[in-house]
Amino acid sequence: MSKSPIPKPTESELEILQVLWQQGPTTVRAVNDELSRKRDVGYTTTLKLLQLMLDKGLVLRDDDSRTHVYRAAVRQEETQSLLLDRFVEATFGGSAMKLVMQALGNRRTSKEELAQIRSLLNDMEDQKEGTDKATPDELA
Amino acid sequence: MSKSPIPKPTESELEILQVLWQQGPTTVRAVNDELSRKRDVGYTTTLKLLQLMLDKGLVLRDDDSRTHVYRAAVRQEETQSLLLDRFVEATFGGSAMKLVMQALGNRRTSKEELAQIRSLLNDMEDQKEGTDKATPDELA
DNA sequence: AAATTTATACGAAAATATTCGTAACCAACG
DNA sequence: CGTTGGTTACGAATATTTTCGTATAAATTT
Repeated sequence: MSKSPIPKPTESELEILQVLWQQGPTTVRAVNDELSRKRDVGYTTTLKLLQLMLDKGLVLRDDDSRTHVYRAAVRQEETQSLLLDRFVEATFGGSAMKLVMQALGNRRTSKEELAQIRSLLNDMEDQKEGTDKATPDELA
Repeated sequence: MSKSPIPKPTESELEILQVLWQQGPTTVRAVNDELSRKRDVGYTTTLKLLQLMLDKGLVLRDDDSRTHVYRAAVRQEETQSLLLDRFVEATFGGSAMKLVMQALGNRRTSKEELAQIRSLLNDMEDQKEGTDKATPDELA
């Protein structure tokens, strides 16, 4: 299998990926409408961005009909992981721990969420115990 | 008192801040030496960057002696928090939970670290149940 | 069928971020 | 002194990212 030489998406590209991940295959118009809900952005700007992303391999395009339909070519979790790695490195000197502590400490987190994290911790410790079973739970 | 209109540091600026946070007040030469350990970077590049950062208010400078000494003007945790917020927003659509789950799930985390997080979780739950004026714990 | 609306393509301006060359300065040394 | 070496200042070239204007074409409306 070919390893991705797909580049890190820029800030704006990521914004678009979010839309595509959330809405699935989408027209330029729809993407632009969605982006416009947050900030002011021209239609051709969004179009150009999508075209650039197509070149980079970040999105795919169905151009059967006149109005093209774009969809993400990279998976959400994979991309988030990649960006997370870079971010942890750049901002927290590589320490995911510090990031987690601060992410948890600095904001209101609901009891349910805390419980969920606790559950994840349990799973992880179980795995460490070497009692090789421990079905990996699907979370969130 | 003036609240900070201090801008978000760029990638390169953050790299420099890391050095300053770690080493305290530092000369351009020393910063550059440190940066050079990781990648190839010219002396005047580092100098220019520090000068720009001075303009932006990201660093302070002691220019009593001929060789100036720079130090961070923004606190590490504060800056990390700011960047974390933006990152969570941009990459995880605002869900810190998802970020934490992925940060924990995607890498090997030692038992000690897990315990530390668990401890943090306990503290947070205590705070949720406890009287409204819980003493803010110093962590990490 | 002409006018209007809605698309894409694409060059290029505008805005940011990064890098470096060069001049000028000062201090230490011979 | 004058030379060498280390320093700051700063303009400007590069590189990257973002934005938009304009041309063109297809569909829709009148």
